[in-house]
Amino acid sequence: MAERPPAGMMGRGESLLFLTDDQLRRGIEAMFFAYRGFTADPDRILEEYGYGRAHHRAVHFINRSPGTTVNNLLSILGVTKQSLNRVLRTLVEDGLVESRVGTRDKRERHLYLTETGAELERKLSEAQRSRMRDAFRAAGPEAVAGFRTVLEQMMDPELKRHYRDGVEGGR
Amino acid sequence: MAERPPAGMMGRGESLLFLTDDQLRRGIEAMFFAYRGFTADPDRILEEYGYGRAHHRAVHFINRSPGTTVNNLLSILGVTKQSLNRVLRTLVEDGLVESRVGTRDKRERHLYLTETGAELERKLSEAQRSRMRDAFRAAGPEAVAGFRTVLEQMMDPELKRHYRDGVEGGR
DNA sequence: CTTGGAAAGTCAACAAGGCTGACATAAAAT
DNA sequence: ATTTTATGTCAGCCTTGTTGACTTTCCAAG
Repeated sequence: MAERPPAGMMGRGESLLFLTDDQLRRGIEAMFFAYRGFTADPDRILEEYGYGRAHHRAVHFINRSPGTTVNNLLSILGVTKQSLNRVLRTLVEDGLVESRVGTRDKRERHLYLTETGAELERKLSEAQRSRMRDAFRAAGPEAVAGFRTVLEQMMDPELKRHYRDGVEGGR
Repeated sequence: MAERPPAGMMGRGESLLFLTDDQLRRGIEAMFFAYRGFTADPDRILEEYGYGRAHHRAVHFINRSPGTTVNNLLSILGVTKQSLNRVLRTLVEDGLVESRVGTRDKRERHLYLTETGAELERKLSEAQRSRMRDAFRAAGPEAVAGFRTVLEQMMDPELKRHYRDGVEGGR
């Protein structure tokens, strides 16, 4: 607060007003409020199942990369194996996820959604996509491109790798 | 998955390829990974203090609107008053927040940051702004405008109100 | 004026889902 | 043969969400 921008133009005709502390604070709050909206719909669905966001994340990334290993999921989600394991255990017990011992490397467990799991995934992602679609449509293609550019810049380089991996085609 | 876009053009020259399910999934994952980056720096600072994100949020919005009431904070943060109260109590005990009984309405508590509280707020928001600034600078003004447009569309209308309230000028 | 309800805040107890640490097992790698 | 890797499990802690019960304060209707 208090600190106002230099109140003038910048060096080379390029206005940098979008980088003032106040503009940045607006960006921060935009992230905060938008993320709430982003998770609101899935949260409601998850509640009916007695699951939480942790389950959603697991289901999402197993769906994205069927046959992924526990270790891979760990590095994507950035939680401890104990934490992930608790979630995975309930999903397997409830018959939403199947855990198959690896063929080449029998230490690994490869994870797949069952039909029931895929059904939940569809419900969740359809709700989330629906909101995203409305937002994208209202904002238009150029805004969407900017949205993605900024978000990509905001990621940790380590995580950006996982983001890029998620491109069409999968494995 | 499997469902490819109609693989052609749209009606009126406007390509809607940015609304395919796959593009939407990309947007969803962008939000997920970017939010992690967004909170990473403050999280590290908070850890030194033994605080969590809930403390960060409280400190942020008290700084944005000094003298705000607990109730107002509740509607912004969207948690129960019991949950907020616990966080607020530790902040008051630790001398980062001052809680003054309302003069007109003695049921209300008005919240202010102490000098110590303002100091923590500066550390947190400088870290967060720094990352946001780098991302904004790398992405450019147009991308930033798009970023904000999309995020704003993604908010619940109720929350969008609070976002708009946060505009320069405050009260 | 009194009384009843609503509003703001506090206390207690519980659950989800993070975390660390210690340990077990099997398989792969050296 | 030994070490490393991948996974799983148990125990226990912390933050931060929840609900329920309670107090204090305010206000409005009788």
